[in-house]
Amino acid sequence: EVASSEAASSPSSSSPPPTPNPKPPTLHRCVALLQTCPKTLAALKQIHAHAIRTRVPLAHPLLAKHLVFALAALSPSPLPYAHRVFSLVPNPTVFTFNTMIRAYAESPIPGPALLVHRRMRAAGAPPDSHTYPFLLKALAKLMALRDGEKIHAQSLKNGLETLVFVQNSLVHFYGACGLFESAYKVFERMPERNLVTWNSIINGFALNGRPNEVLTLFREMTAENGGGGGDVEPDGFTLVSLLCACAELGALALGRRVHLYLIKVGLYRNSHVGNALIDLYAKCGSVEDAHKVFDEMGVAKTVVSWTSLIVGLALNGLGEEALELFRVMERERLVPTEITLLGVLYACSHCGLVDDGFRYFDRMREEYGIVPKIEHYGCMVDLLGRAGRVEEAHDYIANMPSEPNAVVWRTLLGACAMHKKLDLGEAAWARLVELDPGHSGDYVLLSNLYAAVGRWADVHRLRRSMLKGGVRKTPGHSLVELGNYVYEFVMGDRSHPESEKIYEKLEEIAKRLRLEGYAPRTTNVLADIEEEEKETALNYHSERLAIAFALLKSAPGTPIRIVKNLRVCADCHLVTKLISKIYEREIVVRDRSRFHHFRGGACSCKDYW
DNA sequence: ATAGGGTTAG
Repeated sequence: EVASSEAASSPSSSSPPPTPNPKPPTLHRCVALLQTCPKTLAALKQIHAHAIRTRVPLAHPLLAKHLVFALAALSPSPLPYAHRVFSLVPNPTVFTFNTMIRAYAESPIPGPALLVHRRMRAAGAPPDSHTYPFLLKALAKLMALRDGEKIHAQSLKNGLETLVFVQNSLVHFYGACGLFESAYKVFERMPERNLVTWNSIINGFALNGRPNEVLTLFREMTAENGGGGGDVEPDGFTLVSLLCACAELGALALGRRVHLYLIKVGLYRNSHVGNALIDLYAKCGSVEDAHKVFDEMGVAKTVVSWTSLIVGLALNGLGEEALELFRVMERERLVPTEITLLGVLYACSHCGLVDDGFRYFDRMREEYGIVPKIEHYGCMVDLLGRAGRVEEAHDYIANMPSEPNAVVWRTLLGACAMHKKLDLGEAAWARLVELDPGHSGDYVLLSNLYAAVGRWADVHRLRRSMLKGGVRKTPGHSLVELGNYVYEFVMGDRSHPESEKIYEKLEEIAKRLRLEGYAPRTTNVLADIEEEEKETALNYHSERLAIAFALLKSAPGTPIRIVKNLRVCADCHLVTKLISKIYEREIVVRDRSRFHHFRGGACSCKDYW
């Protein structure tokens, strides 16, 4: 390139009057150019070439500083290029190290940020106030817990830990790694907290399935506002986390209040907020509201909004509507993501549309160039398995290009339990024992399978090995929102102050059920082991307590919404159908995996779940 | 030049 430098600089000389001797370009001229030029790759390359031609030393830290910074600021950033420029500098400044770490932290491949930091340490360049926030962002993305803990320790030694920015980053980091207790420990000790601090800790709990802590912290945050401490007003980030927590709890009334607040403060135009609202309403079983938010989003609608509604419709048993929405999306020439397609396959599998599922799977690759991931293959296994084509589902697993994981085998085991396929079920179990031993849900599925084919000895053998292995079944609980509160019921719960009345109501329900010709099944063992501890009668399954309580406490004719952490057992499903008819109530139960809209003695899942 | 947000198969 050097040889051609004369020629390269000559094109301007072809134009008449040739300037006799242009001002000799200098390092500073290049730097000035880098700061003022249009921020495009082409412009930066041109300046880089110019620097080479005019023999500016490429190893000069000042040039590297500006060139690396400008390259890192591009999106997408040409990281290999930026890194090559960076590598040429023997003594980069802390600023340049930070720039490089940030570039990786914000890229899809944050791993090399660690290497840059290692080089920084080796070069004896001490970190400054910016280094750890960038580095922790990369480590949070990588969920590199050990490395992050080391950085935490270093920051305590060199004093950087006292900075709010570093503390915020640590809170975020621990939350992203799933260690919300550690996040909270850092949070607790912070003498100074700002909006980002609160958002980070609230999101940390929201990400890790702790919705109640989210609500508590939100209250604390807004209470502190009036008092002495901070000057924090919730923003869009805070409210998205809050809406997430409401969605998880199924707290529709609280979610609606948040919605009203959003309108009041003008945050409803924020597309992330809109998406969170769609998700909230869909996860609370209120499809009309989800649709309304979607329609009102206007230009704020993104592919995520479409995806959220597609998944939401599928979740609520409206697979046909989900697929119709996808067709509209295609007509509008929007480009679906791999998650959109996952939603579409999910819709097919929840509605038994096997052929549609295969068609979409093929189109996903052919038309959209999306490489199917294990999640997509998992959907296909579910699609076949649910439809009773269990052998085909097994062949599908055997032939899929990615290594089947525990979830895939669990899907097959579930299908085997549903369709009484003992041999394949035991084969799936054998793989699960290797891949994810001690998973209580797998014991439940296999036990159901044994019970379904009448192998009671095996049921008891499995039960014993479960006890011996210390495998604890997830206790079932149900949530129901009334007024401003979310009430939680566990199996056989007597802790509620109105326990007495609830159990009286259950008696009354049982009486009316018998009049309708319902007889509790004697093969309860199946249902029993499936979902709740077996000591207590089916009557006291957590959702029955919640339904009885809601019947007592809410106005006649109003819908009852229950959120359950496990799957509804067959007996409760039947009973809830009958209650919806006898008491003329719409009852919406959100299962571990789907919705059941009970109305007039029937369920939206068409008894297929 | 500093930190944070939504959708995902059982």
